[in-house]
Amino acid sequence: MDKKPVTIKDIAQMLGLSKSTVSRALIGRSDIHPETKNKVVELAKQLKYEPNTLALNLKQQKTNTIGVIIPETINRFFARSVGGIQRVADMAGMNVMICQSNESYLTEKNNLHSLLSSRVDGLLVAISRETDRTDHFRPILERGIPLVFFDRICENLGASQVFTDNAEISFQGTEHLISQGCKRIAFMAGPQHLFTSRNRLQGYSDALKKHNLPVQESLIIHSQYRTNKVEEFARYLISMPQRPDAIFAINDYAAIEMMHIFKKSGLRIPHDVAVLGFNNENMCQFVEPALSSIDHPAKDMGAAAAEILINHIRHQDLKPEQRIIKSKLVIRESTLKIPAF
Amino acid sequence: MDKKPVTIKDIAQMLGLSKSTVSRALIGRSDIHPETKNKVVELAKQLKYEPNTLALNLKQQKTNTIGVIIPETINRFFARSVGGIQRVADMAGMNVMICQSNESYLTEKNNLHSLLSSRVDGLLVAISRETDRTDHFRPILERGIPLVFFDRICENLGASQVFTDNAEISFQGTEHLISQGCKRIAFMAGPQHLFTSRNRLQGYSDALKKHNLPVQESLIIHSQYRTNKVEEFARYLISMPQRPDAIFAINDYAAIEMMHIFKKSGLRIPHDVAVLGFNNENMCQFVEPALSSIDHPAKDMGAAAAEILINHIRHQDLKPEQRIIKSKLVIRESTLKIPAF
DNA sequence: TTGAAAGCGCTAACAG
DNA sequence: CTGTTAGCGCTTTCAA
Repeated sequence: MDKKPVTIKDIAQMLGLSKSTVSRALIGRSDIHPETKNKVVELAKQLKYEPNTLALNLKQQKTNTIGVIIPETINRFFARSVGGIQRVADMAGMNVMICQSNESYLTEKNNLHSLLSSRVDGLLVAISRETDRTDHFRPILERGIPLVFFDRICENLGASQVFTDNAEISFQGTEHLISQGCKRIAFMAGPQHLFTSRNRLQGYSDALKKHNLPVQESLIIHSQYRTNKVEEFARYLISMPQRPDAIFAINDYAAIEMMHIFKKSGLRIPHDVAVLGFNNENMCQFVEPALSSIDHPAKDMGAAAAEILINHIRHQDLKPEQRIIKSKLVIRESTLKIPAF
Repeated sequence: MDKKPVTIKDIAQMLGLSKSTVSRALIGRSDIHPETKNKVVELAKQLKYEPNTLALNLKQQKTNTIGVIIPETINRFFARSVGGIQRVADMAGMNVMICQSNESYLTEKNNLHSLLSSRVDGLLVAISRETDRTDHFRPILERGIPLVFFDRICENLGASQVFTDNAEISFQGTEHLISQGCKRIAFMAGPQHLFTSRNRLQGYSDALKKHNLPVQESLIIHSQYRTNKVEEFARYLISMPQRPDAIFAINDYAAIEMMHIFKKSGLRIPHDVAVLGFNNENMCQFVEPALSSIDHPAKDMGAAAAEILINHIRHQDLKPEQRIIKSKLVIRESTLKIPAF
């Protein structure tokens, strides 16, 4: 039991050849006698030889592996991004090593270390909600290890980035709510040190200002992506002396939970409160009323980030790249107070 | 730019010591002069030395890494399992390398190869829905590489396994529907070469038999976990000459989509059709009517599988272990035709 | 307490 | 076309 894996040396000995010849045969070089090559390949197959990637990596000083750090796998947005990443990586023949920071700065830092010491060829990162510093990424850049941020990006670091037009789309979403006659629009914001969250809030308040509506602190919920507190937030909104007539939620799950609580409290949607989600999960179509949302192309973002990264890995001298992916407002019943026509 | 990482050799040269001495200092051995050790450690820190895991792994013939193969990351059940796996792995100081088979046998086989040649210390696998053979796992076992299946297990392979009491819980679920007066219970089945799916179907038909209800092929939908066909399945059920009065869905998302289509067709839930889901996602509470479901402890399964695996990695001579995790029926409105009291 | 040398599995430069 | 040799970064005997 527990047989040692077959090595190139074993094959060489059995065939009375040298290691290098065997290596050449297996690698598929031209400068080798076809017959010798056949013999080697044959035996290798028979012995179920598998090259030791470890040795190969050590030799070539690269691992053919992309390291990925995301906040959480149970977060569907990131799960879908990973899908996109893996598709691109597969096509490029690269492996993917995924770590989750659990939305913690410290864990993120640890992930970084462990990926680094695994000698990944490059890194794809969406920072945690806690991460309000960027110092831990500096050494990566200094060492010239390709690094691409996606969605939860780090500004002013000079790294490549993929993100969506958060400000614009939040502007659009808010304007849509205004167009439906909403005047007191509550907004679930994320941590304001995150570029994404800041931009969303910006888009929201810009839209209000454009339409001469006041931006009220009391309507802005600093949710920090805490999905376990949605009920608390909903109760707060309901209890306000001047109840909001719309809520722009931080994601669809929060939106759906909010809808549920509103409905239980006897509020009609969208008539009393319009609800707008974020991410456009499948589920949006199946709740009642159907949830309007922002189509946030997770898979495309992952794929784009992976493409850029692989490019940087293959061509060390490229300049950092920024790619902006378009989101799209998807209007359904939960925000349609005024019939479409 | 692109500075080469500092190696033990660099430090040795700078300090006029030998590689081995530096190694000893960094490893923290006792047989070294404290002063020398200090100097080394100091310089290492200053130079931001990080050991090359690759070299270490090659030397020690192990990688401290667990390989994981799951069908899909976007599948919440598996996403949650991965959470459990990572928690346990972190505590044990092991890394995790995740691959997804995309529910394809071929990809699964490729994943296996790539993890194997990355020389992972052990494997955690939930097989794809397509996988109806087990031959690709044989070499793993023969080589004595620890392997634990979870949820989507492989029988008759003599590997360790973690799974839930699928037959029992499906029996319970079905019996619950029967207790509510349902007589024509439709059942969404998975691929019958999967142990899990077969057991669920078994539990379903056992319950029917126990209560003298016929097991009808026409009520069994062979959904193969195809979530893109739910609408088609729903239409089929609705169009049946004798419409079913209950549906036991393969997961909550399918259940919720079914509910949606039923409702649109004017059917009342649970009055006309009772709906029972599987997995007990958060979402179940927020749809209308609230969805009854089976609590399927994904995280616990992942954690248990990881525990067993790590045990096997650390103690090579252990016998294969089977662990069964209990599921739980969670009754909500979607199956309650008869008020609780 | 330290150094020299071997070796993990593989590839590549250089001879032959 | 094939073999010899060196070396990737590290640990670990064995000597000194």
